[in-house]
Amino acid sequence: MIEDARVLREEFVPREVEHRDGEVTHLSGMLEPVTRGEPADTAVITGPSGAGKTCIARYTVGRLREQHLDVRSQYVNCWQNYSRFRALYRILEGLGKTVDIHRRSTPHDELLDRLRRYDGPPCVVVLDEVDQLEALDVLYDLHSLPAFSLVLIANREAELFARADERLTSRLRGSETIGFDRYGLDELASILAARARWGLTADAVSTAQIRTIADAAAGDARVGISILRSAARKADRADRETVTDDLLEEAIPAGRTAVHRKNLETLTPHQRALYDAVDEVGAIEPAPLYEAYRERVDDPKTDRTVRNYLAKMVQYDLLVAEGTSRDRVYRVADPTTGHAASTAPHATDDDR
DNA sequence: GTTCCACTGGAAGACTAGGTTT
DNA sequence: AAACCTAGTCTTCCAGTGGAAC
Repeated sequence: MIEDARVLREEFVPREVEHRDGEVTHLSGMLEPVTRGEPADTAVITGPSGAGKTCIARYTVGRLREQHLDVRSQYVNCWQNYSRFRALYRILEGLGKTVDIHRRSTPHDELLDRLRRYDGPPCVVVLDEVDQLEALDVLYDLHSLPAFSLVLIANREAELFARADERLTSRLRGSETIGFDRYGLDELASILAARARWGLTADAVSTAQIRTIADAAAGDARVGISILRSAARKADRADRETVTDDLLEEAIPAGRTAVHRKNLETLTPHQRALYDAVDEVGAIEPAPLYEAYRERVDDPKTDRTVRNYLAKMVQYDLLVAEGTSRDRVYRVADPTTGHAASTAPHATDDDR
């Protein structure tokens, strides 16, 4: 019953987008100088997860490139490319200029020098999850290169600017923020219906089921699509022509936890041991947590390293840290709500 | 109110892995 | 083959913070 799995993938960008005309127009307008070969002001896109930030940015930039052959673009996910080196590397990669750059023996500045010497058509760089960058000064450097126009995507603007120093703030002064809100129920339902229409056989999912998914996703398109994908896969494996309501019930929690589980898979064995130690008891103080961690691994890292791991997992919404000092407690984050869970619900192993 | 101290997180430097140069 | 780079990871050291105990 799945006809085109690509449509149900997270990173899929549709040919036409819905319900975001204002945002598309706004971003297009901001990028308009690029079509004349001039640098555009930095655009900042903010909003909750699953509000269509990434999709709209890629769609708008893609459309710009269709209309103007003399524009290039590169998408950088700062979650995966969180260091200065990797972020710059990804941009060069998009320009096809990395052939002789090797990860280990090329100094930082060589990458920036190459970007500086770039004299091709103007390039729009989309930096997604920009708040995951460990050092924001790379934004300052990129901003000083007229050939590159920036689109920054972040969950919350305030947190991003709180980390920016004086130099960067003054550079970003000319930037404009495009705020995205959660999708409404009807909006999300029509987005999901379109995905079902493109990706699944006719009548595989009923209108009522689409609304059920949209309702469960609470305005988060990523979650909605994840649930739809999970339901379709379950039906596919069960050799059914349509999604039954029973399968859909199962797919809702599976779809919701998909993102959470994906993050878990990126953890190193040591980090995973830490997470498991918290998960086992639900909530734990730092000292006993470190002890529990030491018992779980062969060659434990120092407590300072463990604190770095914990901070990283908190940033990834895998753990929640409560209290600032002696009252600090670590909890597992509840994948279904994003908040701390008193008892940890374990992800059902599905959606694969 | 004062002191204590578990905990946090910044800074600096050592170590490791992988690459280049001589 | 040895000497030398570099980025990324981890450790060492430590100042600062703010609940908890007195």
